[in-house]
Amino acid sequence: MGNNLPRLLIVDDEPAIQRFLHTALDNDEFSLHQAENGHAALTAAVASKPDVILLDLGLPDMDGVEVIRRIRQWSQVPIIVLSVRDREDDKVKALDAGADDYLTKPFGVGELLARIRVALRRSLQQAPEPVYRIDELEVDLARRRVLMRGEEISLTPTEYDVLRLLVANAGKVLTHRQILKQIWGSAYLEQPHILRVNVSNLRHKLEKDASRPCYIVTESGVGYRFKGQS
Amino acid sequence: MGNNLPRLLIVDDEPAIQRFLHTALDNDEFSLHQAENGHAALTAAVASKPDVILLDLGLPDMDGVEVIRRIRQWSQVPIIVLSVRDREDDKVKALDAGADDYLTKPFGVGELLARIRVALRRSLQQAPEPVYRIDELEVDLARRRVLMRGEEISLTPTEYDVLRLLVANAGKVLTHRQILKQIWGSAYLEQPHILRVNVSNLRHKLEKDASRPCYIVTESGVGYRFKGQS
DNA sequence: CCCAATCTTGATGATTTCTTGATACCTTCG
DNA sequence: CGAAGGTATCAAGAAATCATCAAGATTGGG
Repeated sequence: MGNNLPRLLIVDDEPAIQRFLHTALDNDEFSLHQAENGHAALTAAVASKPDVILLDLGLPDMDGVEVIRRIRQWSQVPIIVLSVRDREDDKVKALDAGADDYLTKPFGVGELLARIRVALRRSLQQAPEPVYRIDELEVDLARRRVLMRGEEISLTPTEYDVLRLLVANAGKVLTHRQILKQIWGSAYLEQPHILRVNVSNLRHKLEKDASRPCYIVTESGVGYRFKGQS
Repeated sequence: MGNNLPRLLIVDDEPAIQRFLHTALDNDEFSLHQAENGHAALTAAVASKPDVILLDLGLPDMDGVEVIRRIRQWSQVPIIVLSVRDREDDKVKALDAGADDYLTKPFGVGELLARIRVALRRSLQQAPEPVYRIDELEVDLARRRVLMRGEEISLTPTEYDVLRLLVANAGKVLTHRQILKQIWGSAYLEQPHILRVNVSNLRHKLEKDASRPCYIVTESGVGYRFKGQS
């Protein structure tokens, strides 16, 4: 049966918490999924397309904040952090990394449910696909895949990062400095050469005629722009 | 002038809290507004068009939850509740009424700021971009694009700068010296030639008949003026 | 440790943009 | 009419920016 209950992904490695959350939430209101560590969480965030993620920061294999950051590279899904850490610094880091809410254990089930409803309220009213389709190009942020006329194109990590940034801001001009800061860090602000090489490589991989780019157009003296239709 | 700091509306009747929040938030990051009771809050929510509302539930004239409900009838502006009430029931009611977050006093300033950033992140990412529309000309600052009768016009960096300056002051006359100083720096104050060349180029790109300019008109002996719908 | 993929840097030629000078224009006023 | 002051346009050299190839450096996996 195609049930369309809101999908919750619970990321926690402690069986006790898992049981607690399952008891609290498993009442035919939600469809529950779970992951026990960071890598499983990243996989599940793609595979089970949750509407909300409940994330414990204390994972065995990687930092919870890093999990948030990785998910935010391709998805806007609401993330509610559940943590025993009550230090303000932890909260600030998680929220700034992209979390939507932060609950300190122990918390009441009623409050948790209410905050999940808040998150759902928002995620349901704006459901953006993490796949950009522009003309014959398809960029699937969740799967890190790029298709051109149906053909998969293999990009190096840096090339992919540059393309992702450009595509996510399709239509806008991104200055050299913006791109350099985002991808190479502030140390490279004055070094546009390395960006040019990567753009050139990207063009050779995905433009029909690299000398007449249709997608990644250069704005001389300013930066680059991914040209959507229009 | 048009400052574009995020606008915060603080709704609280206790002078002590007001002072605390002003101290915490008034550091040129936000533009602060305030209301001392529920009715003033509803008025201010309309009048000052805040990007985020910080709302104390304990108001003298009406219930805070009711304030939330009324605002939600017409606005999606993020509302962060700040309250001394720590009962779960209060939190659930406020959140279900439409609040986005609920902080129990006392809270850390860092956490408050982080939660404000979360709210702003969301409201800004779905904000429309500033676009100047004057007759058939469209200047999109975010995309750095210029459309004339729907046609995209490609400008060099200097041409774009000149046009942006003129359009931002549409209707007003800008003297040669003002424009030169702004774009080429004080060293070029006595060299209007370079400005004329650029204006000429601009006209050829965006006027129907460059010799009969409709948009960039010459104020002989003074400077140039961008002409809105006459 | 080695290999292969990737990243970074250097060199070179192509392209775009900027600046300047020459020249023609237009309007006003004597 | 003709001169004067401010203005417009064209074109060419100078300067800045950009694209590309390819050679070293680095990295990560086996």
